[in-house]
Amino acid sequence: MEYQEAKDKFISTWGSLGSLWGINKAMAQIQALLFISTKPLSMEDIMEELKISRGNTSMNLRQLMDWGIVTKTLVAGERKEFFTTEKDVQELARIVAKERSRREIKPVIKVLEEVSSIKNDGTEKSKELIKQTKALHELTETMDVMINKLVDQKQNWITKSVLKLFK
Amino acid sequence: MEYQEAKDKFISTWGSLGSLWGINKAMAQIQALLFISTKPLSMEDIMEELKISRGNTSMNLRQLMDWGIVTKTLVAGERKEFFTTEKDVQELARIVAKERSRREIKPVIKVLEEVSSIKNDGTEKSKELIKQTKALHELTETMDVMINKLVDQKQNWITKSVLKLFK
DNA sequence: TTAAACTTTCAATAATTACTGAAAGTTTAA
DNA sequence: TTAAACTTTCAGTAATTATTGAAAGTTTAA
Repeated sequence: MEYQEAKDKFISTWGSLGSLWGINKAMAQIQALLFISTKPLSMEDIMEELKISRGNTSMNLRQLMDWGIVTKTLVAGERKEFFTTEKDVQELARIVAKERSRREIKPVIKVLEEVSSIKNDGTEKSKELIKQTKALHELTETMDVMINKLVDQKQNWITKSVLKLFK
Repeated sequence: MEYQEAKDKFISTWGSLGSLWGINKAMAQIQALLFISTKPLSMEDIMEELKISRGNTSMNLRQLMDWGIVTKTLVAGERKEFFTTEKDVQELARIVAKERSRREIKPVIKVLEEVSSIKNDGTEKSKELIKQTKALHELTETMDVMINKLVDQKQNWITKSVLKLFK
């Protein structure tokens, strides 16, 4: 496999994988492109490489910046803006995990809390609803705590966790 | 909050959360409904409760069965089919984790493997592509192994892991 | 200033994904 | 058998989500 083919394959796979880590296709593709680029890219560069419109590029870059994955960089002597992504995979994974916890998991925990604390009117169905949503609440919260603790370890967290878990 | 409101809230929240665990809205809602039901439900029951068509119900039930989350049950004296879901949250989490590993993570690992082993022609961009996709490959594989090992512990795996990680 | 170089916004449109409902298929009881 | 009771399939349609491109907005160099 030659460079260009490998590059395209990586970008398209990473793009279609966006859903797995909770972002859309264009966002994931832009990130992928920056991830394997040897230098900061301008909006033009990105539009050109991915064959997407200016508007699309602008909006998705902004979202990537909101996530904290991409940053603007100044390139000496250039008027326009350039962009780079976090290059360290572990740091990247930390950011994604934190953001998903904040954006998706936390709100669900809140709903589960509310729902599981309705008053128990003694009916079977109420009891079941309370029991099951409580269990879900506990599980979700445990996982969320776990993710956040892991992720706060910064340096080499994944390797460390694996060692701990399987020693 | 009364029973009906809590129930609706749970079902709709769980439904919109489908994306988080990789399934669509109707699928997630059906699962949620079964999860808090005190008895097996028929297709009619599900259609009625969620206000969705017969076809939709049928297709999504099948998918839930493919995932191994929902099973057909026979109800004595009844002709039609009834459905139940796994009621244990930990078991549910195990099934979902395993399936996502199989359906989504494994294929990505394969692509990353391929892409990261293109021949190094010495150019900077090839070196970068190889380096970055290798790092991603390693990370993804480590996480996948971690998930699968955790999940194979069966009984109380989440609690156990938390203990191990933070003692 | 101002006008060129650039970025953002957003209404219109395209692409994708989900859902319906009726016809075709299957199973079971008589 | 057969016909009633049920389930599945799938072409058509609806709903949702992503994308475009041009106009409006902003910044900077002269």
